[in-house]
Amino acid sequence: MEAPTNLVAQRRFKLAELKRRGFDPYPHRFDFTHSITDLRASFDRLTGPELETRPERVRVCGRVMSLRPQGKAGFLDLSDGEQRIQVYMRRDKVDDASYDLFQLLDLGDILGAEGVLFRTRTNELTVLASRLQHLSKNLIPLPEKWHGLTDVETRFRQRYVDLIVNPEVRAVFAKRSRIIREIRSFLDSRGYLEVETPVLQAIAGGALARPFITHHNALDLDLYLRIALELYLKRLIVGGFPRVYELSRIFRNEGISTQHNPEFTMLEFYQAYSDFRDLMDLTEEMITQIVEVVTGSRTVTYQDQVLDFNRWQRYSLRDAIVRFWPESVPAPAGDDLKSPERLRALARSVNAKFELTDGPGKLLAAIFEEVAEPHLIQPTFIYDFPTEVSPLSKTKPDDPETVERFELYIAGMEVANAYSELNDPAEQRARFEDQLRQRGLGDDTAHAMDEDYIRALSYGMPPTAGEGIGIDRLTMVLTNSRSIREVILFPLLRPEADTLPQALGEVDADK
RNA sequence: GGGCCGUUAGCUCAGUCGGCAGAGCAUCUGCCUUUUAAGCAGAGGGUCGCUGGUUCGAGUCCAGCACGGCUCACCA
Repeated sequence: MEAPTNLVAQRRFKLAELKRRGFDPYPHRFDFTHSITDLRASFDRLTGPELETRPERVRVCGRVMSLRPQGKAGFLDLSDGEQRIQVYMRRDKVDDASYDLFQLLDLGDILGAEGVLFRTRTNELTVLASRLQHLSKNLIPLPEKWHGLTDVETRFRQRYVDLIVNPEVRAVFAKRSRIIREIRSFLDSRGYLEVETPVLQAIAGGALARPFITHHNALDLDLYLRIALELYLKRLIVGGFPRVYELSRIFRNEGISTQHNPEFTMLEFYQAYSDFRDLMDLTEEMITQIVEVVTGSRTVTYQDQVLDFNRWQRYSLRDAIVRFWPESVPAPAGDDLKSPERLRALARSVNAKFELTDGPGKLLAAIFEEVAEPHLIQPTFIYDFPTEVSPLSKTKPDDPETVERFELYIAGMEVANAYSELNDPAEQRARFEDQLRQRGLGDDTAHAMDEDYIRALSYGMPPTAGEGIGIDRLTMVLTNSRSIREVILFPLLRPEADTLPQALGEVDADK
């Protein structure tokens, strides 16, 4: 049979040839002595003469990333995803089966190699193979070795390929895992209990956002995917756990952008007998520690900025508006940030978007987002938010229009949101009712009434502070990623066109 | 959802004024026992995203559609 020209068909041909010669194309295991990363850690420092004096016999396995045949010998590179090791095969050092296998190898195959370590003339640490074992077949050719895979759509749809050929992508997700591990360790060491609460909820509460709707068949019940972790975690504070956290996925039925994916990962933690000031200090400590552990420094380059986590800033929302007010527009005077008429005029003057039904709180928030948010590059806490946009927060003792709440901004992105939790059930009911009025005015992100939550508060919830941290955005900052899709393994994309089954059929068709 | 941009070989990309579909890597054949973007000689490989239109002739011009990127809107 002639070798076919189509690349996939060529590889299927080689797979059949492997079978024909008695190789198991998909064996069950390989008994390795070192991962490639471990191997390098152990032997990178040994010289050629040292390796000759004390011969080291190893079995390693990984994906063939480079093949350099050279007559009756040849080199190949095996990768474990992180590191590579060179393997040298020569006719007079291996058995016939291993030699045949080498002739049939393709880039991308998974291979096991046994042999002794040595250094080549160019001083490269190398396994001199005595035996090669085929472990799995690559049927779809990998992207090119030099330019790699750059097509963004393919990188996201086939993240597995992205991870095989782009080590820096792998590094991003290793960092993400490290961030999450540090968060858990930080909270665990402070007496927090990690808990899991429902994803499927009859009332999607705890945030101002539109939910996804789903359906339970047996109960014939429409349910929502959660938009926040908040309300169930506070029920647990009522239940007597003084410190709880959940680090998990939430879902918001909103647009997709470089900073938004419909499902994203949120950390929420709640601490009884504390207020939002305690969490400001805690957040500064936690994030500084994560930054240092994950990046090795307290200064981080993000795009063309240097973020300095030695110098955290704190402004009230009103101060931030005044401080970052554009020079070209007349600045607000003393009481301007209080009257709805003046606020509307100011919002118009800076092109902030608002509805005519918006009260002073919403107007203030809209002005803040337009005027100040883009300037909040360095780690900055903004505190004292309008009650109108904070239906679950406790008001300040001397000002019912303002709540004890802060948001953390880094690189112009909102990364965290925290407040002293409102625990007065009567006031909570009134706030929900106000939200229902806003919903009636057309705001479909306004909060729904949650009677069970009010009932829980009625049993008595200790004074509590709670916070949410957007893990994806924090990861963006620490991996210098411009798009949230770069830090989510499988970001949401429209389904692939119907060309996929054909491509697969080509691969699957057995012979 | 709006605006702008993109889609050509497995991958990365050229393709002039509308006139035979190109390169590098990868693949295949031959040679090559310390190479490493190995080398030398030769060869094969295309639904130019899809559907229409204009034209003697369309990868190229026009329209619609699909998918993606950036951006605006929405949000965290």
